[in-house]
Amino acid sequence: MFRKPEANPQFPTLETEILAFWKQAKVFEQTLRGDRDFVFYDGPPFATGTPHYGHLLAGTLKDIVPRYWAMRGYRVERRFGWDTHGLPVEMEIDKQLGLSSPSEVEAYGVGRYNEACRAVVLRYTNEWRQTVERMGRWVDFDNDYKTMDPDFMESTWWVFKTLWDKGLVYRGHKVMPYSWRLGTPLSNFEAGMDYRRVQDPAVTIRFRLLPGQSLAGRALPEGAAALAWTTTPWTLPANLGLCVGPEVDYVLARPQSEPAAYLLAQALAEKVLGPHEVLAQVKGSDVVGLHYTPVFGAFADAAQEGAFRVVSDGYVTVEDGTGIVHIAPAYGEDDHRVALAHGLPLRDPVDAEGKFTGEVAPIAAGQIVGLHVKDADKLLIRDLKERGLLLAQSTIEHDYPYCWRSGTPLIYKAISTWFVKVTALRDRMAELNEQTRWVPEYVGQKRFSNWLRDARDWAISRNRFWGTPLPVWQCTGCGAYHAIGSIAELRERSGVDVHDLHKHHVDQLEIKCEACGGVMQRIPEVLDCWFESGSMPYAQNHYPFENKELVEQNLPAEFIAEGLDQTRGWFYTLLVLSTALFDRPAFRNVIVNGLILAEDGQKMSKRLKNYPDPQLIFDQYGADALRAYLVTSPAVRAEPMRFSEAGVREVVRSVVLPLWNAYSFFATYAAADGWQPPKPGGETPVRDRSLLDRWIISLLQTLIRDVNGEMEAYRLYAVIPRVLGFVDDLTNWYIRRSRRRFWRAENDADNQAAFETLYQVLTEFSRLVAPILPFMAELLYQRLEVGQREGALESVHLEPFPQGDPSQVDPELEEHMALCRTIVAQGRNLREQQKIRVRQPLPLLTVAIAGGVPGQLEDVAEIVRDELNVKAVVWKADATDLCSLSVKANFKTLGKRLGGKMKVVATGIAVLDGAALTTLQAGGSVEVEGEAIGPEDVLISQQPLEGNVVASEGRVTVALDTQITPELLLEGLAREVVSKVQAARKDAGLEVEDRIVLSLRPDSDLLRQAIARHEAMICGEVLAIALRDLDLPHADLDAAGEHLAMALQRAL
RNA sequence: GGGCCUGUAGCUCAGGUGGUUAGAGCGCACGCCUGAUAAGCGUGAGGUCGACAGUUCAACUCUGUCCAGGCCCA
Repeated sequence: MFRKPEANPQFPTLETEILAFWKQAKVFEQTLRGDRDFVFYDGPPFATGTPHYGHLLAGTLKDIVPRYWAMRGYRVERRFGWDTHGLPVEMEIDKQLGLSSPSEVEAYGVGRYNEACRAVVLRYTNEWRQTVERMGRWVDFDNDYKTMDPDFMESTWWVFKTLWDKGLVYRGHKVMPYSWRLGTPLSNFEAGMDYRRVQDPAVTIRFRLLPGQSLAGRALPEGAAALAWTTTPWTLPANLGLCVGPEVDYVLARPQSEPAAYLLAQALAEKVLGPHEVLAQVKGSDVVGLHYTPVFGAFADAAQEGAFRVVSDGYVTVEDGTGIVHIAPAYGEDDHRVALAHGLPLRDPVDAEGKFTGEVAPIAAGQIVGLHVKDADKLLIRDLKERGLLLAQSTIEHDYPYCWRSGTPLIYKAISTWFVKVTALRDRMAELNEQTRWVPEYVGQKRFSNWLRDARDWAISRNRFWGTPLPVWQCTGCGAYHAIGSIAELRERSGVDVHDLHKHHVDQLEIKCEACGGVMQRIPEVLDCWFESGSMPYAQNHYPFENKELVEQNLPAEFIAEGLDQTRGWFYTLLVLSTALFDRPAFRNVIVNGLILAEDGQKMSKRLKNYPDPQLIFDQYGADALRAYLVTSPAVRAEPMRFSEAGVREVVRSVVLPLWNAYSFFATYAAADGWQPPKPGGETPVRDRSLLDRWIISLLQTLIRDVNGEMEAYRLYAVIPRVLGFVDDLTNWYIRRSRRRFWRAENDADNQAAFETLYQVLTEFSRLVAPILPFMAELLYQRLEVGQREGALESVHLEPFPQGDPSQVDPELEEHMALCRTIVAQGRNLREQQKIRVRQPLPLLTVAIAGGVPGQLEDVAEIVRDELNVKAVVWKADATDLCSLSVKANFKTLGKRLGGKMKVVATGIAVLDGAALTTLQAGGSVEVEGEAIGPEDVLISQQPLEGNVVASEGRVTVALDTQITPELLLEGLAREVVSKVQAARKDAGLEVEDRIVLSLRPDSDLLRQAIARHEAMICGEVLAIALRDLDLPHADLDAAGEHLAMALQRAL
């Protein structure tokens, strides 16, 4: 027996009950049983904050797809991952411990520091687990992976060592924002945290060109100099080159004020030199190769290494300065890149505290040695001035980055860094990427492949503490390096058995140098945490130390899903490592989601509180509603979405509640009737059921077919809205039209067919939505099948995903019903225009469908009659009596043929007369402006004739006969009475099946007649066993303008 | 500054390969229906399709430039 559904369902409460059921019955565990693996990788989130909607969206995608494939019979393991290392954790601990520099951390003790980090990263795991589980995502938290686990770290070492052995790791320099106060490089992220408006010196310097050189075929005049401009004079001692733009126009010019000739960009000559005489005009590329005398003598030896010459690069502009850029390879990112590209050497006379080293002793009489670089600016400028090398001096106000922790200005400085040679893998990565299906496609084909094309070597080392140490030891004697690939190897080489690979456990271990017998010590750096997440496919399984076969079979993953911001992140590092290690792509299918913004279009911000706490959404609307809201948003197509609570509410209103209502409707009548599902094989054959039954079944089977197609292509956005839209067809057409069959059927067979159909649709639909709305699906299953149907399983999520029954698809019927709904809409439209309410029966509706319809539309006539309350429907082959015809050119077919003549012909077609139209309609052709025009070249449309009650939409034209005979008037009044009584029944709180005694005192003859004529109908409709005068207060009612007094009481 | 994406009704978004009346939902206004009822349905108002050029017989659609927003990178 079905249970009568509760009147006020609380979805959040129902959901938590279902969660408890899943947990108790171990349903998730039971779904891990397919005989084929579907490999899913979970990208690890940082655990330093609580989950936000971006995580919930990605989490929903990471749930829907695995649930779908699990129902398709695959075994889909889902292990949760945690990103535990890195800057955010250290920043948190620094704040907690009041530390602000590496030296302070060293003083505090790296061991204590790292243990503090370890303790804090798992602080939010409970919140995460709670939220992720609450949203219904099935993922294994017990068998999770953490990047700080010894096994994970050991595999990461193996990954590093494998790259090392393949010659893909090298040591180089990277210019980074550097805090001299803290003695540490900062990440770009940190450098962006405190920009200040400051004044800096801006100097224009003469770089004397070596005599005897020629420019554009002419000898350079004596004393000619290139002019360069800088706002960081302290970088001039390390100047090793000048850079011009290859396409920029330069001039050799002599200002009026002095005899010297200067080289600079033509566009800036006036600004820099004032009135001047142009001696020569050249392109930047002509200037390349000129040599000059260094402005300071400290590194004169660098000339042998190719320094002090002009090179070119596209980044040079003529926006400010002189169009010639001074290159100090150690102090600028572009400088460093240009220097590398053109073979300029590198000199870095600045120590870790930002002070000049003894290398600059030859400058300014040794005054700047030991001086902070910023303090040296003045001395350097004065020295240049004294030696006649300073052309101009001013100050400039601009934004400059400051150290967010110490409040001191940052400098840019070359830092020793370890790189992975991605440039060597680049082409292969692009090829392997072809094997991945990206959803949406453009992210892979444009965004990601562009990124790959321009990929540079990957800087994998960080000068930090809490991370996986680079497993590299360097000989203190000969300087040789050695990379360690496992704990066992470390034990063997160091004689110490370690169980934790963090810095404080391995830094003090020494190994013997195989080359010279000296002592090797570990280098200080730790790995970029992206290196670890990219290693996740191997490291989560402790490859290759364990699970060798499993991992190798599980490459690449079948599916991953992450946000668009991972282009440079996980998507990339996964591919770099899988290419380098296994020459394979890392994932076959990826769904990329867009960023979720707050409702105001801003980023979600805890500080601004511009978004509701997810927990509140769960508590108020439920997880199903949130899931459906998120996955029907543009965010599943990688576009940004604005999160709005109203949107979630709307999903409840438009999907969750209607689906509940459909279930509730079914269960109410099934309970009242004691209806039970037929035994397997005992169902009424679908062909023997009513039109509506066959229609809704056909619609569902069509949907199922399409859902499988789209899900197999990972196009969730193309199909989830349709799945949810089915609820509308079910409730607003099938159930609304079928209501009566459940409680007052024509016959038992029809009643049975109605129950069977709605039961079949609801149960089959529950499987279809199970991946999307796992709670509602389970609710339907538990209430409709478990204990009700033979062979029901423990959970809907253990059922196979429907495959659809093509034999139950009837495209003709689907088309007829679509036309029927258009006809009805147009009919209502006419009633609305005519101000005739639907309760008033009308005699006739005439319908014409242009172009005809396959099969007989008669099958839907009964529905049309009933919906529009007309006594008869007449079908006509054409609408000529109802409409006038007009014709216009079919631009689509004619345009290609006629081209320029299109316009005149179109005008000619528009004025064709009736005879020509008739010819065309009969399939003939006519001549317009010398062109033969056939039926396919014109579009004939119909306009309702003025003065008729006719409406037209597309191919459908309907005409309503609005003549109300006295008989129809009485019937309309009777129906009015029924409506009023029904409302009163409900107001009185009567049950659906309660019988009543009714008392009616009509105030007019018309009403009296109507009641008399239709007494049986009225009593039947309102379940009145008797119509008699009651000694009760009567309510005054208005029935279509007639006054009526009414009273009722429950019949005993 | 570069790559990619977005810009269509008050709001959120649809609009294969260019084709002449640009759609939906929400909101609003009006109405209808009602044993799905803390619902449902219909109609209406509301648009210089971000701006400007260009290609074309024809541009929301293609091209270019610009403006605004986003992500990644510099």
